[in-house]
Amino acid sequence: MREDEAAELAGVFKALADPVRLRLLNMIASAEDGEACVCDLTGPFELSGPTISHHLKVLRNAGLIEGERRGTWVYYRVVPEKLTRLSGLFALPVLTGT
Amino acid sequence: MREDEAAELAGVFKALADPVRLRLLNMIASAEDGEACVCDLTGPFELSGPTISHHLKVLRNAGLIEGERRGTWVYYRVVPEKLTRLSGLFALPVLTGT
DNA sequence: CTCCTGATTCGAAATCCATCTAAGTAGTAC
DNA sequence: GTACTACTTAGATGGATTTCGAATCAGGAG
Repeated sequence: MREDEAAELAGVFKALADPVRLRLLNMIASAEDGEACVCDLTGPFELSGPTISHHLKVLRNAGLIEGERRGTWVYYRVVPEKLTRLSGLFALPVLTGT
Repeated sequence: MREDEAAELAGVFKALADPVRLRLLNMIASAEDGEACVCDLTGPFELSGPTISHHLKVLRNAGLIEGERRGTWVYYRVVPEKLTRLSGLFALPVLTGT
C-alpha cells in the first residue's frame, strides 16, 4: 500500500471516526427519500447548530455525503458509490494488496 | 443507531484513521504465513521504534490485530472476523439500520 | 427594504493525538 | 551474574480536533 493511498484512505476513516458523524451518516442514509434536512439532524443531539454543521462539513469533505439547498433548508444525501467502495476494502484482497 | 454503538464503531474507525496504521495493517495482512515480526514493520517507516509500537498497540486495542511473543521477537496477525464484520458495514442495511 | 428563521463561517478554549527521548521489561548468549 | 537485542512503557511537547458563542450569509414573509 502506497503512502499516498494510505493517506487518502485514512482521511475517509478519520471522517468516520466520530460517534456524532456516524450517527449523522446513519440518519441521512436511513432517512425517507434518502435525504435529510439539517433541521432534522440537529434535534437528536445535545450539540449546538454550528457543531452539527461542522460535522456535516467533515463528512462532505470526505465525499461521504452531499448537500443541496432548496429554499430555506439544506438537504443531505449519502454518496452510495463511496460507501460501496468502502465495503470491499476489508475483504482480504485489498488488505493484502493482492 | 444507538449512541453506544456509534461510540464503539467510531473507536474502530479511529484506529484506522491514520496512514501509518493502515500501512501497518496492510503489511501484517499481506505478510507470509499471515504474521509479521515487529522488527520487519519498523524499517519501512521513518519513525522511531516506540512510535511503531504505539500504533500497533492502538490496532491491538481496537481488536484489529493480535500479537504473540515467540522468543526474542513479537509477531502480529490480523483478526479476520473483525475485518469481515467491517466489510458488511457499508452495505446499505447497516447504515440504514434496516 | 426590514425582520425572522435556517445554516454556515469565524475565532477562541479545551481536549486529544502523534511523535520523540529516556527508561524499563523480556529474552538470548556468554 | 553481565551484556546485548527486541520491544514496550512513561513523560513531554507541538499540532490537530471538538466544541462553543458571535457574527455572517441565504431565503421567505410582511
